[in-house]
Amino acid sequence: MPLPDRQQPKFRRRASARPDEVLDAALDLFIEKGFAATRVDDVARRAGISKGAVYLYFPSKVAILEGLVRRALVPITETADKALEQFTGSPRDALLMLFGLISHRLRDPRVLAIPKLVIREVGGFPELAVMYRREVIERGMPILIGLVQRGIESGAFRPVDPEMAVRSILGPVAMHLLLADVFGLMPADGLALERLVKTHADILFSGLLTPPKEST
Amino acid sequence: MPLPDRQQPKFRRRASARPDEVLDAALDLFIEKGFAATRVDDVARRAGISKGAVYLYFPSKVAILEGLVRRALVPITETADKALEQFTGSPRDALLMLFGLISHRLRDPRVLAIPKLVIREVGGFPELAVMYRREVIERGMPILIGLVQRGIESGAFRPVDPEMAVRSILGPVAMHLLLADVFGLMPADGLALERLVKTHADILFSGLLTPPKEST
Amino acid sequence: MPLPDRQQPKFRRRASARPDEVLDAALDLFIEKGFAATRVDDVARRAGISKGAVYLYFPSKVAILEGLVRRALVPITETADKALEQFTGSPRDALLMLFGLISHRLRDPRVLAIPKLVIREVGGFPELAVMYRREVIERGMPILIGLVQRGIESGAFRPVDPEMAVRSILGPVAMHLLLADVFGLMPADGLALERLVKTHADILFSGLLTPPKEST
Amino acid sequence: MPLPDRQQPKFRRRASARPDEVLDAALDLFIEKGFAATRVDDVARRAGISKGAVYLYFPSKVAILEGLVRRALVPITETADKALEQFTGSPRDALLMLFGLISHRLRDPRVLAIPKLVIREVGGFPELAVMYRREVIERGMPILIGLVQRGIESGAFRPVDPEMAVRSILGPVAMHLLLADVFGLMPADGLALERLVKTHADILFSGLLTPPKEST
DNA sequence: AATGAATGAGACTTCATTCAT
DNA sequence: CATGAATGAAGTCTCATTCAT
Repeated sequence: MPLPDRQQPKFRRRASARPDEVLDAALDLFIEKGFAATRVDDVARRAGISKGAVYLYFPSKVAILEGLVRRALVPITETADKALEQFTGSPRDALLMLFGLISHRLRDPRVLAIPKLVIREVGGFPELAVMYRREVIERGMPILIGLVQRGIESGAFRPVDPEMAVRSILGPVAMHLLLADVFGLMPADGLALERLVKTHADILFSGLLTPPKEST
Repeated sequence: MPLPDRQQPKFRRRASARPDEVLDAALDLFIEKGFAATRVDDVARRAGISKGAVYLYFPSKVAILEGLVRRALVPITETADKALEQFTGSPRDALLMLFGLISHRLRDPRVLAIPKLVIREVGGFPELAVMYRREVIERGMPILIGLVQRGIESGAFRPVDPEMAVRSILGPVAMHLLLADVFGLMPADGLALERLVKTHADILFSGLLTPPKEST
Repeated sequence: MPLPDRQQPKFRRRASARPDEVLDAALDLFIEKGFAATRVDDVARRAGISKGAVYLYFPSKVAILEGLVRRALVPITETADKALEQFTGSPRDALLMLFGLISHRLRDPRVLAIPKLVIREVGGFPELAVMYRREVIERGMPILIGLVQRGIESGAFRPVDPEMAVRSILGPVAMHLLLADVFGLMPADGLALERLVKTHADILFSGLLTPPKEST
Repeated sequence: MPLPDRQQPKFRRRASARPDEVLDAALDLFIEKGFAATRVDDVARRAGISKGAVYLYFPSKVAILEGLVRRALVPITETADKALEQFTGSPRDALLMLFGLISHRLRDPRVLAIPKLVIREVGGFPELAVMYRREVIERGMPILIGLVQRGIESGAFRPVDPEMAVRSILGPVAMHLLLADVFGLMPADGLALERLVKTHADILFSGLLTPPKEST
């Protein structure tokens, strides 16, 4: 009688990290196939639990999506707050540091995934947009706008429309990621974020035009 | 020869216009609620026909989505080709003209809707990305890259990475639309595309930094 | 090639009596197994249609239950209204006619089924009780109470509490049906409604007690 | 002799009382929401124990229902047996006493609840009907039938069908409770059981009709 | 003895698609 | 051509029951 049948216990026991495991699984799948096309059962299976167990932690499918965004929001908010204090050098250096920060953060696919998910699903769940806007955008934009403004006041930056300038500052990064991710349009050398940042900072600071020949 | 049955097409917009009416209806709904959340019956109803009739023109629901993108691609391609020839002035003016063109085109919500739809649904239907990329991106990017390159060669532009520079050129516009549309984050004065373009062109050409005091 | 495969057309065509067929099927099953234990699929199958088709006629499972009660209410209401006019004879005869009417109606199992269903499911769907009460009870009780009252005023009936007397009048019939139907407690000779009515009318009119010896 | 461990059973109503507490909780909930709509977890929670513990005392959900009915049956049986001996006065007084007994017992909602529950759930669990019929009805009915029969034989009651007469005796009470409980149709003065019993006894004994003028 | 996390069958409901008319 | 009744597969969510702890 050789230990009848006990190899794989039918019931795994708590991990207490379960909700996070569910979110991890859901994130993968939502990104891969979209929210609507992902079945709760898929999420469960990838999390290694049963369909029913998912509902132990999240009352509905949307709740998973919300949980996902909410979880991603915390570190962003914290980062933003810390970044605020650190924006102490010259405006130029502050922007450079910001690019470094963003590049670094967005290199983690699970971080990048959240805004992509929000952009994609926001049509169906407007509260997602509200949440994201309140926590991320309305927290980050003033910081940047203020930075530009102080740059202008201090004479470091030329007088531009600060609100719109922020689009010029961040837009290229956003577009780069969009092109790479949505359309698979990558430069030959991979994501090439450094190249982007370098080129963009160059253009941003010095302009695209060759400066008019001076003196002589 | 009185062309028996076709005098007043006003009252009977028959056959040939139907597929387009279906696409129009679908576009509205896909934008509003997303592809998955839109029922074929909704599309039919908005197009003023029966559910069954939709299947007379499109073999499946995805076929509608594809048809939608395909239809939007033709004029873009044509526009791009024409634009190519017209990019004859100085590189600077060419870019300005491009911004004017883009601003004008994207002001039509039904034009803007297509890329938004593609971005949103591309995860579920990769062939959409391929189609869009082939028809739009890989046709437009070389034009822009070439433009930058020629600008550099002619000495009008400073020597930058042309491939990345294109992100700096278009990205801010993309980000502006994204913020406005996805997150409802509009400037107080509406879409303010002119303001954006003006500011962005200014930064793009002259840089953000105050030029160093020259000579004296 | 002998008529490839066409024996049983997959799609039956409308009968326009469909909703009623669904209600018939549902009534059987709800009575037999209760509302909760009956699957929509069972109803569909018994009605000879697909599960999905049920939802063509009723937006939800409860809607079927409501439809069932509503359908049963119409004839009852009409009957009650007609009966009202016909209560013209002596109060005694009016009651006898009433018993005849009730006996006759309740002999139809599909009529009897509705109050049984209401009694059973009312806990879960209070609106059912409201509906039934408003349409049946509050329409029928005043008629009976009025009848008793007029009987008393005319001197035909002894002075009793009319409201409670109605319980004495109808209660035995209700109990009889309850015993027979719920507990299978039938007299040896079947439902024996006539015997019940006869005995009950006798007791009701003349009392149970032997009248005290008069005269002498 | 300090009875070591049982001085204050107030604080530890252990083990032996548990099944009863489960039944109490279940009774409340089954009445309130029906058997099917009550979750085992609800029962457990109301009983103050865990869901798993319920299964320590009852092997399944139906077993709780059965246990409920079974528990209610014992005192009824005992009462009936005792009542049998006490039915010694005149048949008239015996009936009056019976009404008193019933009125008193049914005033306890937890007693009234059982037959209501049986009536409601009997369709789904026929064994319930069998149980109830065997323990309650087939034990009580003969007593009543016998009572009527002896009344007739002794000349106190007029010669009526005893089996049906029992419906006339008990039916009004049943109907009264049904109306009040299922349809919320109460007299203005509450349950008014006394008024019912008084009126009913009056009609039952003396009949509804005014006795024909005697003598002359 | 007791817990409660976990399972998994199954319920209701939706909707793309088909096809008799 | 056109309709819309009908299908049936699939998806979300519930809950009785089990069992490791």
